[in-house]
Amino acid sequence: MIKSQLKERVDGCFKDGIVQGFWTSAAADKYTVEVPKHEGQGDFSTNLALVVAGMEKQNPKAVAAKLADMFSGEDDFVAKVEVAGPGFVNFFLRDRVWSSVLIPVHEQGEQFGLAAIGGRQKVMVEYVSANPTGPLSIGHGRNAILGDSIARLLEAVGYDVTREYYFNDAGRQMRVLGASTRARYLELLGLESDFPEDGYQGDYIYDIARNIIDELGDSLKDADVEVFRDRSQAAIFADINTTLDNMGVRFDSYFNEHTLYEKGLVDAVVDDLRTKDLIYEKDGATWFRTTEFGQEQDRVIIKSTGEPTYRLPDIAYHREKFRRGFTWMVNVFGADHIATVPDVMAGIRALGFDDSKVRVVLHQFVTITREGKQVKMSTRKATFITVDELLDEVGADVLRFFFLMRKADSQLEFDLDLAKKQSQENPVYYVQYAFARLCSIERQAREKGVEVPAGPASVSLDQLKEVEEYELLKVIGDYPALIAAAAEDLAPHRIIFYLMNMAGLFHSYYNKHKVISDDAELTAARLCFCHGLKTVFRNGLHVVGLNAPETM
RNA sequence: GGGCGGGUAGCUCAGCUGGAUAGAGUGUUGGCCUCCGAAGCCAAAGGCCGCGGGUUCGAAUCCCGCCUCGCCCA
Repeated sequence: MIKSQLKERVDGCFKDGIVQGFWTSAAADKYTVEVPKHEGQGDFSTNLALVVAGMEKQNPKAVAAKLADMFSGEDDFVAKVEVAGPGFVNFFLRDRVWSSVLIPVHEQGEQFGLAAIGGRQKVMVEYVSANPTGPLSIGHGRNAILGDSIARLLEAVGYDVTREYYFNDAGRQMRVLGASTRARYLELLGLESDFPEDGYQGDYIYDIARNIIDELGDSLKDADVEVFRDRSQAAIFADINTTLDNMGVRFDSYFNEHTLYEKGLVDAVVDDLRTKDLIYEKDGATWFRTTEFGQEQDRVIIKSTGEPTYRLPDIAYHREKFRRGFTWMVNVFGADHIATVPDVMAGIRALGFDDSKVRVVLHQFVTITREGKQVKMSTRKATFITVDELLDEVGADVLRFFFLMRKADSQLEFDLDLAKKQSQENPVYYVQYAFARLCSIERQAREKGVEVPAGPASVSLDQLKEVEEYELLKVIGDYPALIAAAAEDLAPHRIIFYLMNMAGLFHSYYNKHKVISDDAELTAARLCFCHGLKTVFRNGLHVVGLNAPETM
C-alpha cells in the first residue's frame, strides 16, 4: 500500500523524464520498486536507473542522479533520497508514514487483506480425489491441506470457489477391494476363503467385515463381490469424510467418474475427436493423435479389450468442468500423476478449450521419519501411515502447519518426533503463541483498568517510534500484497513463512519493550499497535485454515 | 532411454517477475525470569548456493552440458 504510493510517484518521475528528454519510454514497466535487503539502503529502492542505463547505454549513476533530483524538496512522505551502489535510488520515508497502516487494519478488521481481484469468477479447485479403497494416506493428507489452503486463498482474493472431489468407484481396484472384504468376511465366519493375491491387506478390511457380521451375521456368505464392494466403499468413504472433517477440509461436491459414462460424455469425447480426425484404430486399440499437440507419441485411449485408459475419462471430466462454467480450474495432484497431465491438456485443446485455464499444482511425496529413521511405506502391505494416525499424534493444526511449511515442489520430510515430542518448541506454537500473547496483553490491560483504545483515531500514533515497531508496521502493511501474491502463485507456504517472520519480530519486540506502562499516551498507542498485529495474525492463520487460540 | 521435480549452513528448508554484504528454523556453545505468558528473548559459530560453460552493468535466480536423488512413462 505504501509501496504502491511510492511506485506511483516514481512512475510520475519516469514520465517527466521522458518529456524532458532524459530517457525514452523503453524502460516502462521494466523497473521495480523494492524493499532493499540491507539496512542503510532506505525503506524502498528502485532499479530504474540501472534498467534505463542498460537499455540506452547511459551511465547508470548519472541517470540515478537525475531521478533523485526530480524528487527534490522534502515533503510529509519522503524524507530523503539517495543514489547508492551501482545506481540504485534509495528512498527514506517519514517515520509517521508507517503507522498509518493501522487505520485500514482497524477499519477492515477481519476483512483486512481480502481483495476483489477474482471478480467473483468461478474457479474449481479439485483435490484429494482418492478412490475409496482405504484410509487416506499421508500423501493424500498433503494434497488435502494444499488444496484446501489454495481454495481459501482464492476465496480471500475474491474468486467464487468450488471444491470438488473426483473419484471412481467402478474400476478394477474396487473389485479387488470387494473381493478382499468378502475373503475377510468368510475368514471371520470360519468359512473357506480365498484372499486375492493383490488384495488389500490392511486391518481396516477386517473392521469392515466385522461390522457386516455384526449387522447381518452370515447372511451374505453367498453374496457377490459387488455387494461387498458397495458396502466397503460406503464404509471407507464415511471414514474418509470423517478424516477430512477432522482436518478442517471440506468439499462442495463429489464427482463420480461413473456419471461421465452414464451421460455418454466419454463416448461423446471419442466421437468429437473422431470427427476432427484425431483418432485412429491400430492393433485393435483406439489411439488419440497426441503428436498433433506436441507430444512425442500418440496415446491409446481405448484398449483392445474395449476398456478406456485413464486419459479418456479425465479428458471428458475436464471438458465437463468447462461446460459447467468454470473460468479456470486448479488441479492438485501428487507427483505420480505427472504423466497424465500432458494428455489431458492435449485433449482439452483438441476439443477446442483453452488449456491455459487449467493450472496443475503438483506436489512431491511425503516421507515420515520417526526416531531418526525413515518409515518405509507400502500401500499394498498397508504399512503406510494414515492421516488419522498423524492427527491422533500431533493434532490438526500441527499437521496442517507442517504440510504447508514446504512449497509443493519440494519433497516433504515429516519429522514425527519433532512434530510430536518437541511439541513445545514447535513452529506452530511459536506463531500461535504470538497471537495468544497479544490477547493476553489486552486482558492484562483491562485487568489493570487501562483503557484499550477503540481505534487509531483516538490515539497518538506518533508515539510509535521504536525500530522494532517500524519493522512490524511494515510487515503489517505487506499483508494484503502477500495474500494476493500467494493466491496468484497458488503458494500457501508463503503465508507460513510470513507468519513465522512476524512472530519472530513480535516476540523480540515484546521482550524489549513494555506495552503497558505509566505513560498513558504511549500505552494507548502501543495497545492500538498490538491490536493491529493481533488482527493480522488472526487473519493470516485463518486464511490457511489454522486456528488462532486466545489462550494456550 | 524419455519426461517432471529437487540439489543453498551439521539437519530440514525459504529466497517473489535477475539486483547491492546469502536467509529462517533446528542442532551446537554461552547468557536472560522480583518485571504485560520463558511455548519467549539475546549473543556466537556454521556457506566454492551440486559441477562446468554461457547471456550482462549484475546470476542462487535465466540458457546449454554434466553429476546426483525422487517420481512417472516406455
